Amino acid sequence: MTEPQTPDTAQPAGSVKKHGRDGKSNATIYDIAKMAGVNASTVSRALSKPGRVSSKTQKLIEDAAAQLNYQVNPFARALPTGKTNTFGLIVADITNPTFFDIIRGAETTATSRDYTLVLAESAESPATELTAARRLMATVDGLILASPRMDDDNIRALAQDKPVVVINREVDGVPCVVPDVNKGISEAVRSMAANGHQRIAYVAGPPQSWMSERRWEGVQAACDWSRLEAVRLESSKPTVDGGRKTARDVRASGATAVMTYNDLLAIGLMQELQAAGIVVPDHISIIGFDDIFGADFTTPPLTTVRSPLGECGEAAATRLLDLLHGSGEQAGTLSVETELVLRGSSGRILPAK
Amino acid sequence: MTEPQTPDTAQPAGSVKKHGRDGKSNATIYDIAKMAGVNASTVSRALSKPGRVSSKTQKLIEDAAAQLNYQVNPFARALPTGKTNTFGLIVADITNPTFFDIIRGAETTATSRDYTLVLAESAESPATELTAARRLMATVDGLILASPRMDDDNIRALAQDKPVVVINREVDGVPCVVPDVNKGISEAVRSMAANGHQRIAYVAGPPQSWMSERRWEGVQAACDWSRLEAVRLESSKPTVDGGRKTARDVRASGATAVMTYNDLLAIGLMQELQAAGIVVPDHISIIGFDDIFGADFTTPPLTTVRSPLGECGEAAATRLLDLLHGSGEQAGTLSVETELVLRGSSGRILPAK
DNA sequence: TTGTACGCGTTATCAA
DNA sequence: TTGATAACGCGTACAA
Repeated sequence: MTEPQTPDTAQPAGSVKKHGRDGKSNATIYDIAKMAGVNASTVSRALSKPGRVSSKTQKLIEDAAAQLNYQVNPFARALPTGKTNTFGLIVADITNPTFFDIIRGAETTATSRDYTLVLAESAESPATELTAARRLMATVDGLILASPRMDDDNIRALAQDKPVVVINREVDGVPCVVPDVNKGISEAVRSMAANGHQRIAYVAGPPQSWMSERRWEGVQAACDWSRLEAVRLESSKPTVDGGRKTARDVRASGATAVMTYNDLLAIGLMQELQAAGIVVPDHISIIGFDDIFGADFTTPPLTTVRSPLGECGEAAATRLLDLLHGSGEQAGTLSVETELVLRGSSGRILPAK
Repeated sequence: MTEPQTPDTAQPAGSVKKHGRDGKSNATIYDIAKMAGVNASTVSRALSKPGRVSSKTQKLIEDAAAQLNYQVNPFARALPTGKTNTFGLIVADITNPTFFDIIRGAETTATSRDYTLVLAESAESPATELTAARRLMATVDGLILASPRMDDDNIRALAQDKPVVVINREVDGVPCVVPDVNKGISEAVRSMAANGHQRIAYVAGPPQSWMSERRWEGVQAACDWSRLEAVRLESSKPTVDGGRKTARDVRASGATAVMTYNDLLAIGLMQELQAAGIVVPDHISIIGFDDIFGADFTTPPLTTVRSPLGECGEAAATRLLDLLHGSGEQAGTLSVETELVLRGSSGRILPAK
């Protein structure tokens, strides 16, 4: 009696699905209600907040749901509640490996907490970024901005609408997850000082990059402390190719050690220098930032200041989810540690130039 | 008159948002209707299918919408239509750079056609993959499966529900986008034959990998044609680390040239061999597959058979979107070309071992 | 061309 | 504990 007619053979012409969505319209709570002999609202209760229904009917309903292979329609649910169980992640450049781990971290925690991750890219453009953010805002419960390029004000405006967490940048009044550069940088600079370097160049990243400035400040501070000289150079783009193009300036700077805004720049720089016959690290030491995928593919493998990007992604997602569930209302910055990863591209300079 | 009272100062207690969503409930078509002095359905028409409304009221409505900063509620729209303007992409491993370009390609075409991309990962597990796919199915209009690990039957089952496009694998009855290995492989093998190699090893990928088998078949065929000997070796995991572990087998195989299932294996293998004092390519040639990000970071840079992954992502997304818009109903396989990228890790073997 | 009325699948309110 | 019923915001026959 609990079982309806199995619709495998002759099916009366009248029982054809009314609206016939795209073929097999899925079962709704009404179907379950009918089968279980209860009201649809009871089904809703049983399925969404267990405990508010007698254990007898609860089981009845669950069985029916299982038999009908029922699954909620997220859109129908989102309409009255406004909750979508989805959050967005916007990165500056999908092909930049810096973001790979961030994406993975976010995706992992998302699915582990039964959320869906939607991804968008800003192509390093503040305008595109803002557009993407606005678009996503309509679909998600919250947003993670990784290395955002847009204004603080725009970010705050978004954050006023729905929970927003920022990675790799500090924005007043918005929860952030930021690697603290100091530990890693001071380790790096001390290592260079110990190896006899006197003059260190920093190759900066994009002008809009908040993090690039923090790193430059860190390098300056650490050099001051170790009584080394720090000089700043600019780059065109924070890519391998951009790194190659800085080689000339680097050589002209007279520095014997170089720290670059990111690993990509370091790799490009190293390739270009080596192509010119310069030996790394005998003639010049190179240190990158981030420890991205592939940083150890080079010869010599790249010394770098590692940022725990995966952790950042996880932490940001966790914070966002907590915010969504009303746990933590704080808007402060969460710092994660950086550390020097000593590999072959840095070391003592050889007397013979 | 067209403007409503600006609600900045005294707001009557009665006008508080009834349901009080999460603070600022957004404007609806009803608000626009009121402001424009028309019916809500007219607004709906004006906004969704322009042309079916007089140009006068059209403008009226558009102005009101702009003033109210209106944006559609995707969920409310999805309910009656069943369309979400969203599609899913499932990849085997987010941190595997093979998928980076695929992701980017898909994301780019998605946003360019005003779709939203949701991303999920299967962690190389068929079960996880199926779960993720089912989850996503509820939320999206279609699905792209990149290098899926699940059964053909499961894929077909999904495809029966909503449009599905597969990348890097051929599944009967499902539209696929697959790099054609032959051109690239035959170029590679001919190059090795020309360089005097006689015995070529192929390091295979995961057993579930459809593509790994295709590549092995391609290598065999090309070797036959060039009268070279082909031997097959297995790997534990298709990663850099997995590549390192194959070094012993590779040396034992007596092959003077190695092709690996992917670039990651090739890089790991090269590292391990070099660490043992073997010179690449003087003692042994190494050729990878895919030309992933970082393949040219190594010394020597990796020779590899390039698959246009970005194109695959774009093509898959385009096909999916076409399917959704009723353009193409074909379920065939779209082949994209592969080509040999000759770099430093392959070449003539030196007489002196 | 525009308005009326209803349905989409769920949650939420209020009685029973 | 349960059942009716009204939203939620939008699309769409159907009628005007």
